[in-house]
Amino acid sequence: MDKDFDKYNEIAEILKVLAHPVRLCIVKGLIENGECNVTHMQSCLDTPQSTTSQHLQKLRAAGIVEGKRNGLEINYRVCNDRVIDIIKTIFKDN
Amino acid sequence: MDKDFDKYNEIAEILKVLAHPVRLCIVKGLIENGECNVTHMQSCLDTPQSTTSQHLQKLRAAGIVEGKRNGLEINYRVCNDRVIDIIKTIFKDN
DNA sequence: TCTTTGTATCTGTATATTACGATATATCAA
DNA sequence: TTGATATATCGTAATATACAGATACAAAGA
Repeated sequence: MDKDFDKYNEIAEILKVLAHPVRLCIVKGLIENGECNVTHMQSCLDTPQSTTSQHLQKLRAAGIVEGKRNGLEINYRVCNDRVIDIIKTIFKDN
Repeated sequence: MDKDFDKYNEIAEILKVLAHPVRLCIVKGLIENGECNVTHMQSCLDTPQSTTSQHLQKLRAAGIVEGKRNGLEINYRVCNDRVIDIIKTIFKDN
C-alpha cells in the first residue's frame, strides 16, 4: 500500500461507478452500439427518466462517458479507454 | 437489459466488492505474491485486525478469495479466474 | 488445564448510495 | 411569445457500506 494508495483509490472510484447493473448495462450498450440518447436508454432500461439521468451523471463525473447535444437530444458515448478494456474483459466469456 | 439482468447483477456484485482500495490492494497483492496470512496483510495495510478481517469476509463471500488454515494462521489466495483477469487488465499500464 | 496467538464475528455509529417524484433548464417549432 | 419535448437537478426517504472496539472462537504450547 502506502505509496500506491492514490492509485488504488483512483481505480476503486472507477470500479465503484461501474459496479451497478444499470450503469454496467449503459456502458456495455454504448461500447457495443456506439452513441445513444437518454430517451432510448430509458426505454431499454425501463427506469424513470430522473434515475437514468442520475446514472449518466455519475458516469460523466467519473470521466467514463461524455455527451454531445444534438438539438433536443444528448448523445452519450464512452470516452475512457481503460473502461472499455475493463468491460470487454469482464464480459469476455459470454 | 431484461433477460441479461441477472448477468449484470452478478457482475455488479463482483465489481462492488473489488471497488474498495483496501480490497483492491489485498487482491492485487495475493495475485502477485501468492498466498498470505491475515496478520501480514494487516501490517502491510495498516488497518485494524477486525477491519482487515471484514474485508476478507466480503472477498470470501463473493467467491474471490479462499483461505486455508495452517495451524494458527489462515492463508488466503485468489480463487477466481475472472477476477484475476479483471485485476490484471485494470493494472496493466503501470 | 491455562495462556498466547491468529482470526472471526458482533455491535453501534457514521457516512454513502439508491431511487424517484417534483421541479428546473434547454431547444425547437408554431 | 407559448407549448412541447429532452434532459438535468433537487429533496428526501430507504437502504447499504465502512469502520473499529469489544468479544468470541480455534489452535498450539507450557
